[in-house]
Amino acid sequence: MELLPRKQHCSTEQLARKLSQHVPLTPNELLILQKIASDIRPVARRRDIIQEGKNKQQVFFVIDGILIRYRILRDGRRQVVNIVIPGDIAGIPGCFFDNALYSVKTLTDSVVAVAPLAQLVGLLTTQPLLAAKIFWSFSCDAAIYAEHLVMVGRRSALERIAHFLLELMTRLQVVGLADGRSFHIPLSQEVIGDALGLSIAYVNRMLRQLADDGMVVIKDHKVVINDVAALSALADFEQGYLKPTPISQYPDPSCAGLAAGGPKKLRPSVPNEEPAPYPL
Amino acid sequence: MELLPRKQHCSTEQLARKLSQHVPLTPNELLILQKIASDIRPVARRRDIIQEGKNKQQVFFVIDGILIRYRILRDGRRQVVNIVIPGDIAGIPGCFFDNALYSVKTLTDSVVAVAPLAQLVGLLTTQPLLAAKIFWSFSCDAAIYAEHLVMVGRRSALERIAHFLLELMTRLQVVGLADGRSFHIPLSQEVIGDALGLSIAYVNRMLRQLADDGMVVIKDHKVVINDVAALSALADFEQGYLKPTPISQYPDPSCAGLAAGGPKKLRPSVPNEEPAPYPL
DNA sequence: CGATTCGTTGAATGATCTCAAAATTAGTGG
DNA sequence: CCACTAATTTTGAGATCATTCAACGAATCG
Repeated sequence: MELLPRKQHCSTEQLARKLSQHVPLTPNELLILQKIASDIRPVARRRDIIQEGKNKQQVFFVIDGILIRYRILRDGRRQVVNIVIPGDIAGIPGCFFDNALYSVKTLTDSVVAVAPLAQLVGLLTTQPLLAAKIFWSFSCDAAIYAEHLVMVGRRSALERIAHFLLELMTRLQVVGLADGRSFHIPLSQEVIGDALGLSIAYVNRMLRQLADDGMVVIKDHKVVINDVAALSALADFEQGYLKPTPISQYPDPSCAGLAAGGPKKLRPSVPNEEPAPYPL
Repeated sequence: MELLPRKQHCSTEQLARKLSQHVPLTPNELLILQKIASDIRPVARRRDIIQEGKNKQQVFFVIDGILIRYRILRDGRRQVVNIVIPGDIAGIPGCFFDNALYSVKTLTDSVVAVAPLAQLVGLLTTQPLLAAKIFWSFSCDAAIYAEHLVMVGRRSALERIAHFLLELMTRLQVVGLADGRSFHIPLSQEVIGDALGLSIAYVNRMLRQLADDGMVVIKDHKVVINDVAALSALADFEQGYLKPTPISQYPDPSCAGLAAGGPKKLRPSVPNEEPAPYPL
């Protein structure tokens, strides 16, 4: 298959890298992915590739660049729902709905591959296993959102910012776009504020505090975390939620055992004590 | 298959109802689901069925009762990540990780079906299409979390509470547990506060305000929304994100068309104007 | 009935926002 | 490469939303 130019091969490199975290991909699956993601296009920065309320039934494989997924609320305020980086698929899960729930905009000049959603859905019948692997990966994204919820709901502004930067760095590391303590993306204070539900002014003050404490410096579109340990402690950050267990580690029970076995009796119910786990 | 007692049949009724929203299930798939969810057990209220940091490799099909998924932070505060209702599967996506990310606790006496995670994962190979459908459903949950993020990040306390109640009602309606304006579950102000990142005292004040305005009354474990329209306007609530497009509506391109087609040329790049969508 | 849990309220405090304006930097066109 | 414009960062002061703490009444559980 060396007919595919190198450019092709690179297009799904980071996606494959991410998916393989969860589930090894077969060479054939890799090939199919590459074919689906073969309609490659550059996008200038500051462009919406998906607009809320419209439904183009397309998904975008992000090959290069940084994007944000966001919504503008009635009062004009913006909530950034997440930062989209290479290897991510944009348009999910918005494309599941009649209208896109969020807009997606490039922050930098980017390169994406466009595919009709139907092609991805088609995998359900033609390549159900691959489809399941992709959806498995999407499911894991829910964990990230849940973590954002905790971050925004129950943490101080300083902690939120710390956590935000650490998570972003960890995600970038997975796709090889960050080293152990820094990464290079243009992260304006406005974007940070819109992601964390904070005002620009306050983000600025907190960022300054982090800088004064020697923990983080943002300069020239580059974020350098000088003291990862201290920042992690401050943010109560543990990256476990970004690193799911590979599927392959599960013993495969091959539903055979399921066929037999009628209805089982209820176990005796559990007394109503306070802080005791359910004995299973 | 009338060998299965009625109790059996009911066990997956609400799950099937929810899954069928997205994708019709075949009778055979329904049967497999029922078999997986056949280990039915009652759980008294206020019990943890999943504890953060442990990994029992199990999933729980919620048949009856109300539960919460939550985490306790270092400082002792609690973040409720979501309300778990019949038809939901608890343990996802926590089970994807080495350790559960969240605990799940019953709010009321409940009934759940326990299944080894491996059995669900086994579907990937034995019933990949069913597995994909289930994971598709999980993916949609990400939309709900994203919406929570918007809710917590960019809304006033009053709006958050309004939105929270409306979403919960809508989700309950899907599984037939709420009528057009009310539902019956024991929702303490503490739970609401922990879900929305608000203090109990403030939840109380805002709830009182909603009551004084004649919009919502919570009494005797029953939530009655007197003016759904007004509350929806207040919360800027549109339930689209809870109602995904069924998969069946997509034209199935049957990846056949994919086989052909070499690399495509890059389209001309787009000039860097400000607020213009990407022309696709 | 006794013990928790849950709801209600007030006053003081604090975190974060808004508004406004200046200083700085980056981007654009000639 | 310069000049200009737009975008971003920085800073201050006052306003506000929401919290904390503390206390009490009401409801619920066993």
